[in-house]
Amino acid sequence: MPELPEVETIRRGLLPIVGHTIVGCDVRRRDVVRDRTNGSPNPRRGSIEPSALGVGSVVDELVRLGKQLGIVVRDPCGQERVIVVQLGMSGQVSLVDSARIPDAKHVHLVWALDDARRVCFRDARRFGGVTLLGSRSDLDGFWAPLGPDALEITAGQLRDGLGTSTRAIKAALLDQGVIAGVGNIYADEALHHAAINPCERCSDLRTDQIRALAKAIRGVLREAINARGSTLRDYRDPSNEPGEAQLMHRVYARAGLACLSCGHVIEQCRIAQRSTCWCPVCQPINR
DNA sequence: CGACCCCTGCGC
DNA sequence: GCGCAGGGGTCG
Repeated sequence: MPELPEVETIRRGLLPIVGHTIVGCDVRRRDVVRDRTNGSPNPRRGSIEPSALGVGSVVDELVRLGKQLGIVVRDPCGQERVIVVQLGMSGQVSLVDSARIPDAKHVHLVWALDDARRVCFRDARRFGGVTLLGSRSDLDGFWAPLGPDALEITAGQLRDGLGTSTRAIKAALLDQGVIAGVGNIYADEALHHAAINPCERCSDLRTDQIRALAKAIRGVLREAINARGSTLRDYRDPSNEPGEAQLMHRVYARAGLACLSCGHVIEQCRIAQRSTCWCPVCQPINR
């Protein structure tokens, strides 16, 4: 579900918890947690240390790279830990006050704050989860495989990430190692804005097209954040409010409809196992 | 690289 | 019932 704009909207919606102490964590489904606080490469078996979940710590900072959210916490000894949240397709994070009982289905984790509010992690499909890191510096290593954050990607970074690959540009945009934060919706939208065919080989893109694409990615994501993310079905911000960025989609999920720019019928195909929509007139293959 | 799998829910 | 869905890891 969530791509960069949705995760950034969640990050902003959670900012009110900064400075508050986590007093408890109810782990309702253990298998959504990957505990790496013991330094071993593989998730540890057995019970999860409450401290690894942030219990007894103050929330210091909320950071984001691409589609991942990092909740940085600090315990009374000054030890920093990070709870990395990945939402997968159906993940949600909500901030509820004490009166609300988080009894919805598929709520897997519930953190209790010192002021009785709760932070809930919900994920029906369980493609998402949280990873517990033992120190702030571990976050750099954990995020090392990710490419530059899509919100601020430069044309040079995008060119370097695409390299001389012959795969379709759409597939490359979905590769978080090339650029972090673009998913199926905003890949299609950015390609349409940049007038690039999603099947175009990366190696066939001209420099001016890569420049246009980097700009389109930044612009599409910025506007989507301003609209507080796209709600197709599940997505809600931490206050349970839907976003409105779906109203701005120009090609995504519009196969068979008229292009909003030129009126031609929007086509659909599959690239990298994901449905892909584009306008054959606005987005011609290079010749 | 692409193919396949993970999982639940929803619309047809 | 079946196919599809905003993600991503692993395999060959």
